[in-house]
Amino acid sequence: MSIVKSLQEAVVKSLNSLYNTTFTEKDFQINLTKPEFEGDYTVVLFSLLKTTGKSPDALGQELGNDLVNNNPTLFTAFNIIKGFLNLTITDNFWLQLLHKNYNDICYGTQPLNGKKVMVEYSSPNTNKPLHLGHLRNNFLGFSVAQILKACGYEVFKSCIVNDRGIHICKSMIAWQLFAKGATPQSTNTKGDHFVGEYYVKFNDEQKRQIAELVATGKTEKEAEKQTQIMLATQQMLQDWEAGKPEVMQLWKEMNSWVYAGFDVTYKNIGSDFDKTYYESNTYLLGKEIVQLGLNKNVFYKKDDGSVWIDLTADGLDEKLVLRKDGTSVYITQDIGLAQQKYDEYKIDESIYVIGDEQNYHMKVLKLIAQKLGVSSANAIYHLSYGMVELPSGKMKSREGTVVDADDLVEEMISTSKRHTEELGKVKDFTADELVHLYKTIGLGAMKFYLLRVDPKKKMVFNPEESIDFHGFTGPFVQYTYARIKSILRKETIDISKLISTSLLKNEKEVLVAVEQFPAVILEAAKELDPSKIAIYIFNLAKTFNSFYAELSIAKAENEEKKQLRLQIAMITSNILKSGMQLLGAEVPERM
RNA sequence: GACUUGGUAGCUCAGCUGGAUAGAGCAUCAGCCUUCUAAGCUGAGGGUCAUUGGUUCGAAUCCAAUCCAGGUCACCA
Repeated sequence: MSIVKSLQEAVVKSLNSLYNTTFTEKDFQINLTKPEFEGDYTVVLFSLLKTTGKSPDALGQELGNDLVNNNPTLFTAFNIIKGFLNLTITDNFWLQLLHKNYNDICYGTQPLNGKKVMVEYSSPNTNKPLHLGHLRNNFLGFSVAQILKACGYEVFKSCIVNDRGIHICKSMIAWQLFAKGATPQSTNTKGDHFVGEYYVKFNDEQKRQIAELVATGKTEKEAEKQTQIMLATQQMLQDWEAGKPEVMQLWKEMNSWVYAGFDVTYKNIGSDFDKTYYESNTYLLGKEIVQLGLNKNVFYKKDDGSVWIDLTADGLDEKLVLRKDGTSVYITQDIGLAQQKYDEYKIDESIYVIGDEQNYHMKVLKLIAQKLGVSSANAIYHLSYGMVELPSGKMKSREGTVVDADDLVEEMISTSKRHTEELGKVKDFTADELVHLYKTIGLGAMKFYLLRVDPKKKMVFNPEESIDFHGFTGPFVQYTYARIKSILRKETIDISKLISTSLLKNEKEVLVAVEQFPAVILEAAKELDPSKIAIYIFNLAKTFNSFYAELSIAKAENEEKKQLRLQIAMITSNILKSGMQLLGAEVPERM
């Protein structure tokens, strides 16, 4: 049980016995005591004044006395300052916490809870390479999966590959028109980048043709739909759904190029999936479900043959679910997939890590699924995250301002190499060990950077300033870990000794932080917010570093203090490692 | 226009289920390596929490209005 819960229970008990009324833990607030005051945790008394009819001072005295008298193992002293009851926790409480957990690498995690949850993330389109925004998505999805596992869920990571549809046909058409048979091999280009170039070429050509049509007097909107290249693309989509052999063959080949490229990127950044779905397989199920929905009158058909759902009663619009030419749109296959996920995994929760630009889409999806009676409809949860922007605003592929994922990873790794070489602390490492270290630090920095801010909020990335390696960063946490490991390699912990010593300020501060870890994981899981973990492990590392600077571990005043500090160091290193793992990042033993 | 999200230090962000003098990191300035890894530690300066009203003993936090910025409202995904 967390210290805060213990405190709440103790306070409720004291209040009930003192004032003969029934209180709950919601009637008051418990905070960490501000550093400038004496004490560890604080009860805010203001909200209790009315019900008790006491002055802040009187209430504080009575409650403080009762708490200290009745909980001698928990409290040693109290003081009252302007309506705040500051409580000092016994050193023994912190020592017991340490004794029980210092060697437990699972500290903070929960036992299995029997619930199954699917986390869908990454979900790339096979028409262009991954960029910075995808990295945020990938890191978020992976981290959320880790956090949920730590809280006892059985987690399935899934990925829906958007491998078909009009956007894929665009790069295919452009390849036919402009490539002259070129391939990734022939041009020595990574497959996803190669195909991405043709997607850009499509847009250039489309723009050119629109301009031509506009010059003949058409409106921009008309022109968009009537360009030759767009008409050819639409035809290709129909041919694809009809299974036309040469279209299928080109499609398969170009996708295989992209997958080869994605595999490299995923392996590099450490994303993996328990199940990969392909839209080319799921869209048919979606179409079937649309047919079922028509039979149930959830959907209706317009005169031109297109199929719609009317969501105006729910405050939304009419939404197309099948085009007039019978081809499916984005949402069609999503409806099918929602069903399929449930059928295959019987999941209790279904999380979709998708950008906030699709908030409306996801709202519609859930509503449609509910109306259709899809089993897992209520379990659908959109983990909506904000876009990664540049100082100049949104990334735009047409203006060439997109930060490519592979480039950024490469840059982070070379930056970590440069820093490491400058510091010259690992000159005895083998070449392989160095490569691994550079990657650990570079990726650690990048993952931490993208996960340390609230997922819901958009964030700004400045490519001009490389991601930092000092302060509130992954390398800071990694460095703290490596320093601890350096000590633990040299010293041995004697578990036969039971420590009972009074705690110095720096020692207690670390233990207070240590105690919070389990609660922080639960909070992060509840909010699906890895930034809670990042902020916490940074604070823990910072607190430890102050302790480390102030007090010697190896040369402590006496053997008991030395054992105490070794254990504090050990549990800190375990938490830093676990915490980084929850972010999908590693820690190096040396750096 | 409708709906929606946000606006906190020069920059990037915490804090938002109301509580003590609003916090970190970066950047700036001043200190600390003959002692466990200085990717570190200590300190200083830096704020009209967008604006205006309201609720309250108490508001960055809740409510309303306004201003500013982003997103969505496609037979794109």
